[in-house]
Amino acid sequence: MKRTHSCGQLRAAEVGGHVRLCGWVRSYRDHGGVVFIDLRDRDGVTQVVFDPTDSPERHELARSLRSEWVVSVAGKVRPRGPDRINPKLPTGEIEIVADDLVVLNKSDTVPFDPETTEKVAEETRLKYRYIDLRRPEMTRNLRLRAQICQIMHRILDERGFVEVETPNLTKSTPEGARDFLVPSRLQPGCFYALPQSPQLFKQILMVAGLDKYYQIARCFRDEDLRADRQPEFTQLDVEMSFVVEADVMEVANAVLREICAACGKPFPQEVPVLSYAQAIDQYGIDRPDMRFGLLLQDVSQIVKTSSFKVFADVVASGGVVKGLCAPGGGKFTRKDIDGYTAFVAELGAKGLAWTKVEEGGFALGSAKFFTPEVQAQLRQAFGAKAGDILMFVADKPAAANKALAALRSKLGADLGLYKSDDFAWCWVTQFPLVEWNKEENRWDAMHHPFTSPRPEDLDRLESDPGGVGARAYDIVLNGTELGGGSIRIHSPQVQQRVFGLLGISEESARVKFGFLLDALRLGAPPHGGIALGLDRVVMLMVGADSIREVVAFPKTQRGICLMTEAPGQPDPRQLQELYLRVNRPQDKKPVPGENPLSGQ
RNA sequence: GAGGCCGUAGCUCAAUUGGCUAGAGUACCGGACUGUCGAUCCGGUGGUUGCGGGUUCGAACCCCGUCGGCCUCGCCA
Repeated sequence: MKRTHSCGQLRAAEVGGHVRLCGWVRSYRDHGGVVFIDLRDRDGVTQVVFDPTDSPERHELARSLRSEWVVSVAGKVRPRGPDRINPKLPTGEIEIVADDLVVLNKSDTVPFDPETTEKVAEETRLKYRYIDLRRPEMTRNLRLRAQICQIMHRILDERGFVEVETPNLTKSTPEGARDFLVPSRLQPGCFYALPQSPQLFKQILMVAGLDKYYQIARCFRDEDLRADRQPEFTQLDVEMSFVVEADVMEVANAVLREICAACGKPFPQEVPVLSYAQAIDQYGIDRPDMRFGLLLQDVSQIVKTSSFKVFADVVASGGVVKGLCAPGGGKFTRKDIDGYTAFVAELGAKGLAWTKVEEGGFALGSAKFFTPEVQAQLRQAFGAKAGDILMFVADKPAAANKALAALRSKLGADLGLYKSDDFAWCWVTQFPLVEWNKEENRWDAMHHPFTSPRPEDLDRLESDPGGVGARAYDIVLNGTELGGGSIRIHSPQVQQRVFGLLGISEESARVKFGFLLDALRLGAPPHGGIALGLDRVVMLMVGADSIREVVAFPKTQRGICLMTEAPGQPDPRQLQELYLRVNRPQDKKPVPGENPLSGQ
């Protein structure tokens, strides 16, 4: 019963051999006499032929085969003959003439055909994920993911990195995202937190002298889901001692370069580096999509005296007027433009001013507000040509950037400014250390509280926190943040000052991060690192538009696994053991995974 | 927490302005057929139109609520 080959392996060279294959029935073609079976496994498809003259019993059994039954077949490899070759199959030059057939398992009618070219509802795919994963595309995604992990292991191992596992049952750190909590039975009333990342452990490993650490680590964050965000996700986590920014970035480049080489994707000799300020200025966002230009321009100075009251007022009150020039946008209809206006309105923009560029001057939209002089300046600022359209948002800088960044992204897609297989990488550096949190009325770490300020800014840490730069860096591909890291603080004094800046009292820091502060006092080397989002890397390598396509068992937007119906209600006895009582709001009824034991 | 799109046979979809017994392809079941490869041909089974309520002589279609999936904002150090 043991297989001799996979269903994707056999070629003309094996003709004459006797083989045994195991797999799933992809399709059956019963001609009354001869019966054909396409047998599929993860490697491919092989045609099997049953001839009624060989064995009537076996032929009858073959006629009963149906889609997705699991069978084992033995037989001789035979050439198909020139007019019978199937060029669509790698194994299309041969077929197996069966001399044995064993049905290992039958199958009910499958909820959907794994071979279908029709797009099956994701809900159905997730409920029957094992059927979905039989699809060659999904098999390829998972195998490419495994291959990418192998490259990560190999490159880092070659460079002397030590793989270390860190705990998943760890301590809650109230900074950052919401934690997943795990109740402790042995310590009633206490909870572990699942790690949002191994951040503190890897820093401790540097203090331990590990020098170069890595781990392909699972991370957990209890926040709302997106196409590129799952509550649990995987990071390639790296940390190094005695390094500066360029050393860490070089390691990340090396890993990504190898991954791209294996995936047939481009990776530049030199990855462009933008400062945070430059990214915000030109792209309106800290993860710029570099596949196309369409740069934003701040035209506040040009239009501040214009008769367009909105522009003048916004600039006068400290806002900005920023815009972009969409090449060929002159062809947009009123309806198109209304669509873009509604698009930016949903993002909070109060309006979208526009005008079309023609040979003689601006036309339509807000054209009448622009004097010939202003028109000339705008034309020059954008490098605008006849047939283009200018679009503007006037608002506070953050709001204008948010709307225009999204608009730029949409226009890039709508105008076909890039090809589907374009890859454009960049590093973004020189992030601010902190940003002002209006709601909480305090400074928040932009990266995390362990990121080192730039040494030249240290003396302004207390006097001008917003002006302090961080030794942080992000790597961005096609507008998706693939990873980020920083040089960390290794001085206990600096760490204490940063905690102070973030409003974390000495006492509170001791409770939450005492072990880190102790470690920093006991011979902590300078160190830094990075984390790469594995799911996102694989997503972009396979050209998927959601990480669910590269995660074997993902959760829905409501955090439910449709296959297992997790999360479920615990058995009351489990709660008792954990000294927990559920206090569920009356109007919130549990839906998934109703535990049949509960309520007993 | 908010906005948007969607939900009809196992699957993918259709159903004119609110109007006939809710159809088609595929899958499945039965039959025919000895070279197909998305086999073909003939016949058949299959429906709580997500769920609940309302309007109407009449609802897949309109209204309200609710559940679920997706996209986005907030959130994600």
